[in-house]
Amino acid sequence: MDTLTAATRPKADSGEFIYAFLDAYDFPKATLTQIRNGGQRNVASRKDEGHVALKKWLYYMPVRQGESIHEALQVLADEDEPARHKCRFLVVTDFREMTALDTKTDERLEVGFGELATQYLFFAPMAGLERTKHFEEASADLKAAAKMGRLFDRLKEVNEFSTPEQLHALNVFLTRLLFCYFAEDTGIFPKNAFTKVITEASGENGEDLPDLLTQLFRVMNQPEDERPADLAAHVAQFPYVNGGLFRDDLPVPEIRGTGRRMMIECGRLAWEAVNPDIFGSMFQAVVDEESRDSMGQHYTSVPNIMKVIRPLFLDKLYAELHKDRGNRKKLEALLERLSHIKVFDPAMGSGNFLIIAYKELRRLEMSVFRAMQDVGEQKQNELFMSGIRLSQFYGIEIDDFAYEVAQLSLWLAEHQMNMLFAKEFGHAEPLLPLKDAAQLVAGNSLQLNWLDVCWNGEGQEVYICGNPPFHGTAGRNVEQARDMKRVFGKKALGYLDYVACWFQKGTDYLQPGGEAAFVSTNSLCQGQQVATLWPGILNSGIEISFAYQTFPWSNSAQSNAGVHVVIIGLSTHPTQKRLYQRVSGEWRMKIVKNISPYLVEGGNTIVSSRNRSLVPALPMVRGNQPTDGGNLILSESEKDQLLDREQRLVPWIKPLIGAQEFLKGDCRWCLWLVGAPEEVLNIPEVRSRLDAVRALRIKAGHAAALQGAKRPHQFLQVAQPEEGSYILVPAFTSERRPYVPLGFMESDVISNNKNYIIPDGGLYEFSVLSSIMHLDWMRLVCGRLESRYGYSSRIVYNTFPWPEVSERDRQEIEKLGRAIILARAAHPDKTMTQLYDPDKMPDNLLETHQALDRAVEKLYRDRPFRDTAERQEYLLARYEALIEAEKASKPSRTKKSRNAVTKEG
DNA sequence: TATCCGACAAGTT
DNA sequence: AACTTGTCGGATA
Repeated sequence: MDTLTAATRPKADSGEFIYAFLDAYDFPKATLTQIRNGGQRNVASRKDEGHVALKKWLYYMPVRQGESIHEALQVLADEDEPARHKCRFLVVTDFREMTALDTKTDERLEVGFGELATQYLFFAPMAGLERTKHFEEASADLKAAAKMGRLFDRLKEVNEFSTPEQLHALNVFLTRLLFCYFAEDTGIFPKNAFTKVITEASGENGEDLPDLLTQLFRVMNQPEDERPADLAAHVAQFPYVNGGLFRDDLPVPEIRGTGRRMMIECGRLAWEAVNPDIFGSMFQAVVDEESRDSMGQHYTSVPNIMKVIRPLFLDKLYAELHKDRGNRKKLEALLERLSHIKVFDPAMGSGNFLIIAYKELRRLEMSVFRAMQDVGEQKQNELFMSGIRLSQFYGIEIDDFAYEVAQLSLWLAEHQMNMLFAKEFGHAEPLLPLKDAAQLVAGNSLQLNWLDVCWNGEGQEVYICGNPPFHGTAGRNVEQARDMKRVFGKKALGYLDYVACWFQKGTDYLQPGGEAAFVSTNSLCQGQQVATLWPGILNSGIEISFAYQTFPWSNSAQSNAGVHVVIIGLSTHPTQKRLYQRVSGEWRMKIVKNISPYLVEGGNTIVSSRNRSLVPALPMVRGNQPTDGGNLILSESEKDQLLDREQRLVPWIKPLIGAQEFLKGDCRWCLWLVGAPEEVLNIPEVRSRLDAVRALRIKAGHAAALQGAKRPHQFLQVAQPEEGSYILVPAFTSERRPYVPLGFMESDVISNNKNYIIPDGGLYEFSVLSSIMHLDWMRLVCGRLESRYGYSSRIVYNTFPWPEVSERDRQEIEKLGRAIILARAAHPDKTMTQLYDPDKMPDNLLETHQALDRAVEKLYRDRPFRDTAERQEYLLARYEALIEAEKASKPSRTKKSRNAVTKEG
């Protein structure tokens, strides 16, 4: 580390820096010498420009002063070379500042060149020390949250908390405790003063502790000069806190001996190591009964928050800083701008987004101060003071406790940043007395007028961000459903997720200007929901300014919520549209002309579900839905036993095929009693099963089930063809397969509702639907389960723009379809899963599919398609043309034009 | 009546 | 414990 300090001294030779740097991380001397002599250890192609690339570890790129290190890093991150050499760290410096990216954790370092030694740990993995900071912090957070949780439980045992007032008092009490613990460990209070007072000034049975705490809290709400002169020293040592935290004289709960011991234990935790960024979420989860099992499942991790706020405002502010460098006036203007930016999270939870946004803006501001120092012209004794105030941060939260924690965490974040500021600029504003607070509101975000919370209008620079809650149609409660109705007015909501409300309210809010970005479930940009949500947004002049395509949700909670998410930025006037796509595990940003509501590059065409096929085609229906609680369904052995006892059942038991059975070759059977005589229905084993079905359907209670309870011998919904064969399409299939396997079934094989079926479908349909043209159409428009394909008749099949086909071509296509059946048949021992395994698909089958693909593509046009994007673009254009033609032929039914087929540009 | 969906759910490795 | 991959039946139009 000493070498690092030396190498970054102002007068050090910049050419030598990289060697000192590598030396500091214990790279062998031999390696250093080798690089110095231009040896092969340095795999950079631009050695002559001073680049150094070490396989697996580092790509180092010096730039001339005046060039933006941030832009250079962005460019470098997008290049292939570092990835090719698997370089974990990308480092760019102009020898004034350094910026670096840890490609593994997606963390960024920005540091003045001279202060690099203080950030030694960022590169610690290069010295063989995996940077466990985050893990440790998380575990400190968890430990603290768990301990506080136990204290919370104990308090509930000895107190009555039932009214909202009592609960609020408890929430405030816990928040105050948290503040005191942090304060005594981070220099806001005298070291350990709070825990010490509890230990020394209260009895072991804890009976006098509530009185003591009441007294302490009162004092913390009293300016020093207003306090009584005779105040005991152990009380008087606590400073005036203000800021509203101790304003209200709320009752302190009974604590007793056990509670007291727990409080002292909590005080012994290393609170300085607890990171307010996510601690609040952890703790909130502990306290919230309903979510305790899923503790912290839904808090947004710091990397994911960065994915939201960097494209939203941070990147462009850094770009502005770069542009203004060297110009004191402009830098001053930038500072002024920073002090007026508003950040608003209308679903803030315990405030993660606001905390990170606050910290990042403070870091940026420090970079501006550094740039001002570089300009010189510093006025005599000029003191830099942060102009960023917590009151620029706005939030809404429905949960009272989370709201209290958010307020607290922001104060703590301010304290942290003041400390950081002091380290570099030599002075810090004291945290106490707390001056301005963030402008947070406890309430229902969907019922509040956001303009009342955070004014938006001419001359304002407002950024909305957050991760609002997701609830599908089944997952929301009555009040949430009512809120949705209110937010969207009379519009039919279909399958719209609850989270869509934030997009809608954001759209209204942004009319005067500003930008918003939310984390959302990916389903908003798939299937049904696209046509329900997006026309309204796009028609009110809002565009998608940036987007992260689907990725699995994750944070460091012990069990993660099962959902895949997207991040969507909205703006009235996006200057540049950025699409973030994951290519082999890494995020790549592409600047595009337009981002479609499906979050791919392209126009704003929206495909709406249809009841009938767009072009004349055989109808597709869904397989039979049992709603039987399993009572009409038999395993192989159940079937055998039943048939042993009852020969009369032979004609009434049929093979049942779901997606699982089709794909994996499993075998199930069902009682298919359509048209069965009374005598069969009265067989005792049958009767008892039918009684169970009836009971279940009555219990379900909805109209369809009650109807079905009158005929329990039938599946609730019957769609089975009576004769012939049908094409089977599994409803949910893995997205990893190169093709979605379809199959032919005879009409006496009963399909359940996990498949879609085309009665009387032939080889031509089979072939086209198996082809890449249809597969890519499906990929574009289908709904999904996380990322699995969710096939559906109305969205995928009925909207599919089939090709025009001559009789001769049709026969050719059928021949190729038959070849696929034969290619499969050549592997009679393999299931569909095995045949279509992405890694093990047999060559003959793959080749046959590819031949079919080419033939089907040719039905559309002679020139082959380059890739999925080109096929989708082509099909969308054809879809639009067909829709237009349909409208033209049926002018009276133009009601369907709410499809809002808006063309871009 | 006919679906499309799931801050998932149940299985395997 | 991580990874793979589609159940089941309700809510909705």
